[in-house]
Amino acid sequence: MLTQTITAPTVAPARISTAKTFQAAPTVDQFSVIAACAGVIASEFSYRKDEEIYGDGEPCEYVYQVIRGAVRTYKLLNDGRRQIGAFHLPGDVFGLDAGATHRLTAEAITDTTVRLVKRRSLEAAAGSNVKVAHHLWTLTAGGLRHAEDHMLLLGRKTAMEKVATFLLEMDRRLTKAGLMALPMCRRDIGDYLGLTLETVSRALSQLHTQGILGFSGARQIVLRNRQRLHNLDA
Amino acid sequence: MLTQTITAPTVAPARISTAKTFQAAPTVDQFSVIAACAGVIASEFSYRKDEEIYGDGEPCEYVYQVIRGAVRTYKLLNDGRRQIGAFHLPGDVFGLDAGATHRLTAEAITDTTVRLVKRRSLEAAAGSNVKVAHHLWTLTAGGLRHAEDHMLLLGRKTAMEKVATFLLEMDRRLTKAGLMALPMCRRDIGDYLGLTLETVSRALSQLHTQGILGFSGARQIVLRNRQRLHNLDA
DNA sequence: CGCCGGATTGATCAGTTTCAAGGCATGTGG
DNA sequence: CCACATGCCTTGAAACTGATCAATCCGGCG
Repeated sequence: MLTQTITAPTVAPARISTAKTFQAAPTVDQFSVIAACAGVIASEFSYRKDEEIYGDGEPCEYVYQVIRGAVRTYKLLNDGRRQIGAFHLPGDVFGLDAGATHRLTAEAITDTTVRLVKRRSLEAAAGSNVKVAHHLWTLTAGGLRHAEDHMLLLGRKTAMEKVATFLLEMDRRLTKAGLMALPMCRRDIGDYLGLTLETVSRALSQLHTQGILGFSGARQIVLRNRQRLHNLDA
Repeated sequence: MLTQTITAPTVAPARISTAKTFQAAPTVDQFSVIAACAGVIASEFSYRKDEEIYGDGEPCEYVYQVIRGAVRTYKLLNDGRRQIGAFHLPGDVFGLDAGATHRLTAEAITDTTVRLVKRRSLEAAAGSNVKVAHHLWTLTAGGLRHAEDHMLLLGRKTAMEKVATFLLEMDRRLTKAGLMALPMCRRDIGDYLGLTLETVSRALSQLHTQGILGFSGARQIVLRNRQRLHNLDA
């Protein structure tokens, strides 16, 4: 697995962010703070499309932050059914498990570059620096919050509501210049929402027909009416 | 809400547990450690069946541990559809959110007694005591692990697989003397598994017919063949 | 003993999946 | 530069799982 180009390891910037809001705040700053507090070396690393970053059950060696690209983390059932727990986009931290081993598999969705720090370094820093410990907790709590919202979606929302929620989430997280460039395929979206790829496609087509969104290629979406989309979201 | 009988506040026992395994370990010990480290006053408090303990959006004033009874934590959609995120049984800690406000509602399933400590006291303790901070993180991480498993269940398992998983989880957590005494009704189970109460009932009836479980009253279940149940779980 | 909420069971319905075919981009090699 | 191969996406039709609607049934409790 560790066969990628290692770009020049860089020392994390020394700035300390002045206590930001912890409400679903961008994790970028938190990660920087952690790296700074820990005085830890952060390296960069690249993965090709569909390459595994770590596997379910493997020991937690590193904590990662997406620099460029996108990552999916998922669980599998014996027969191959897959549930994607989260998509990680530039700025997001992933791979931070409190236990000794990962409980999901992480794969690059597209060619992806990550920053990474040794988990043991963070642990050590957290053991002596309360601020670092608090950041680790906050990051994990952010993941829990997302999971709680997603359980509601998976257990109780209809297909159209799921897709509407997904679009609003992606709109919030990666719309640049009015255009949402989805890095993932329809199957990934389906496995994130607990749907088949066909159902996702049908819902998107319906939203297109209704003028709520526009396409420029299957993965380039423009939201034309966020209000109506929000109404479709339960 | 704070109108219950307050039984004699007790100072938490001063023993420090000798580092146990952190792998899904019973949270009982962790909570004791926190209370001890924090030097915090732990009070007891009781709630009647179906009484709200805290509501979605309320500030996080306390952290709770179930002493007796059972608690459900859930989210609602506008139209009343409900997703129960977790059942909290004796020993379990709940209500620990990293943010300032709760993101789920907690209700007593049956008459329930909890131990509680002020969240601010824990925060303060965590700010000066790394061990406490680590325990808070571990507790939150345990909740995240459960949520990740549950997302897989909600998104990708069939009705029968969901019910089998549920039974095995409850068997692990509350079977005493070979008998599983479920505190919750069929609707609660359905709202936990993303099913209707009828579907839950049908699955249980089918397992009964197949001799995999026995009833003594709708909520007293004996598992007669855990292996076959495990096979039904994906 | 009878009431009442919860549980079971049955019949039908609807939403989503499955199976299948075809279209549309992208990129590669002739 | 075009033809074709490939992967991804869309669309259609049929099948199926679980939901909904509707009676009972049962058991605990007043």
